[in-house]
Amino acid sequence: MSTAKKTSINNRKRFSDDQIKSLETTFSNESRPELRLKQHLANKLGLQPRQVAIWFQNKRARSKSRQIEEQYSMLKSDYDQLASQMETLTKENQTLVIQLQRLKKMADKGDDEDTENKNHFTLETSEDQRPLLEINSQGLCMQSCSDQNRKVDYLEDIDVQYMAQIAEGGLTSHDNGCSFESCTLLDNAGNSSQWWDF
DNA sequence: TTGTGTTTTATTGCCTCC
DNA sequence: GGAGGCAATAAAACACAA
Repeated sequence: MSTAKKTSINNRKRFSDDQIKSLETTFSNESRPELRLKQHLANKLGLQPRQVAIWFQNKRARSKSRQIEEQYSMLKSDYDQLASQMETLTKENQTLVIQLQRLKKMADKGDDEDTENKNHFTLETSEDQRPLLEINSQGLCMQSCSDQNRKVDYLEDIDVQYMAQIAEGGLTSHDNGCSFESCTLLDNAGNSSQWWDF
């Protein structure tokens, strides 16, 4: 170790509260002060200009790393929230798929039977058991959701992944003039429900 | 008291700008 | 090429549990 370094280390002292306060105040206005301001601060606080310059350098580094930590924390929080939503939606989606398959089977079975009671099925969410789809003697009904966006999400999931399967089966009837392609699936104009005839 | 982790002050080496 | 900034690092100062 050099003599200069030894001397420097032996003389090292933490800055006083007043010195820190003054430096912090200046930093809040100007994180990169000019040489003249640094010299002025050094004279005022009884420090070497070099010490003031180093203090600002270290302060900038600390400030930057704290900012990065905050950004990380915010991003992590957003990610956790989205992951949680994703998990919930995935579970709901799985439930809907199962129920849709069940409905399809029941609809296939019920083709020969035209009593109303036997042709009345509902598709519910897993969380609150609120009917989302309903099938009765009049056809397929989309119940209104309190949250229109969720309604759209559900229906898009069903549409993309499963309606094709259903169309291959017996649920869609082109004979009576209505298919999932030709009917308006979503009614954003505000109707509380919409019916398809089978 | 002491071991350990954190914070603060300072150095070093590299890079950019004028 | 010198001045100043930044990243990485060293080491003193400090906090605190055991």
